[in-house]
Amino acid sequence: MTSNIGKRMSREERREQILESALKTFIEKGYNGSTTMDIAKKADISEVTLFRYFDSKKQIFMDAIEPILVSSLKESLVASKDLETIEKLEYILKDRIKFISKHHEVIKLILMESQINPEIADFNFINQITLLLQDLIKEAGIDLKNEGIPLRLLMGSILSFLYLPEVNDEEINNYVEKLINIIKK
Amino acid sequence: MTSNIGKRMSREERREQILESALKTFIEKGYNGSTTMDIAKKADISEVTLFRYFDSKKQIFMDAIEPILVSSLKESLVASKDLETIEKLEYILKDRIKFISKHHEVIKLILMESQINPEIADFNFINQITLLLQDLIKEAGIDLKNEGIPLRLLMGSILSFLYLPEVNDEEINNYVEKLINIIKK
DNA sequence: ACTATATGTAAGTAAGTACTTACATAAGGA
DNA sequence: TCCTTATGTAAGTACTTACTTACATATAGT
Repeated sequence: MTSNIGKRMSREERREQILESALKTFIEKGYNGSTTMDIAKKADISEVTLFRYFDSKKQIFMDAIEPILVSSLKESLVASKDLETIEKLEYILKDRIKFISKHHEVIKLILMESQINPEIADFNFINQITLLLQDLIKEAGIDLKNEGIPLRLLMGSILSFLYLPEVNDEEINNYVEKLINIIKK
Repeated sequence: MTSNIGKRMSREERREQILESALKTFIEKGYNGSTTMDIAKKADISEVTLFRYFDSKKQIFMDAIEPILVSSLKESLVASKDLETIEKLEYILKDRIKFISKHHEVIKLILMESQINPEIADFNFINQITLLLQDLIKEAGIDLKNEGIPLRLLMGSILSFLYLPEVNDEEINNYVEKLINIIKK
């Protein structure tokens, strides 16, 4: 071996480190553009070691995106139960947009692969967000007969934070407050 | 030859037909996920014929997306010169969103490949749209110090028509009119 | 009828790629 | 000290894929 110093890790640590490296690689090159060798190099291990931790490239991909995929669709229930409905919408929106803004690279990866990878398409990512937003709109008592304009404004806002993500929490709070004011009417 | 009947085309026709088939393939599978064989099969020709028309897969891709790429960034100058600035914004927005909604698949493909393909990233697609919108906002005299909220509303709206594209022209007109009313203040 | 053009089939090349097998070695805990 | 565990190198397998070469054939226009 050449320089194996400081490379040894516990199985758990290594697994997590591989998934991190894999995610970075997939974000840079997409699923089909990433090779298992790319991922191994980024994790600074050999390709053989990589396959000692995962059965296939597909499995690596799934395990890598899973935490974000799950978290991004999970409503932030914490502390939102006590709020009035319109305030709940505001709270959840702020919380979710902060999350999306923070993880915009991974979420764009998921959106990307949704178009071309049947297994990812099955998650119906956009569809699930749409349903979630429709629920919130209904719950907040905002006119749904308004030809879907509130829904489109909300979805558009979320997407804008994916593609124009350079913002801090203050700016997000500010934007959402003004957006809620617009939608309330 | 087995069944060559009705397959012969003029060079121009065949070229266009290959580009159409290629675009469909790329939309379905992405650039890296599409093989030249896939494209040839969709065009109902042999792979050899395909390479008689194009030098490389990359060239096919570029030639296939080019018309949409160019058109989507071109302001619709027609008849927009005589309009007042706020009406110009409304007119252009309606026109561009109709275009985007109509070609949402190709534009999503471009956005997708922008993330992973350096040559496509060079087009700075999102950046160019941002600049275009900023110009229009400025020209329309809409408060730019408003922390970029109008810009984000416009960009978000455009993106929403990429991901929630099932609309007709009436709905787009209606949405844009209400959006302009919101932004005007 | 002749000729340019469009297309096909067959076959191959060179490179890449997911994943495997076999064997060696060093580190860490018991 | 022993043994489990993490990791490496070397080599290979089976498959895919962009792109080429060579040769044959049918069609359309002149």
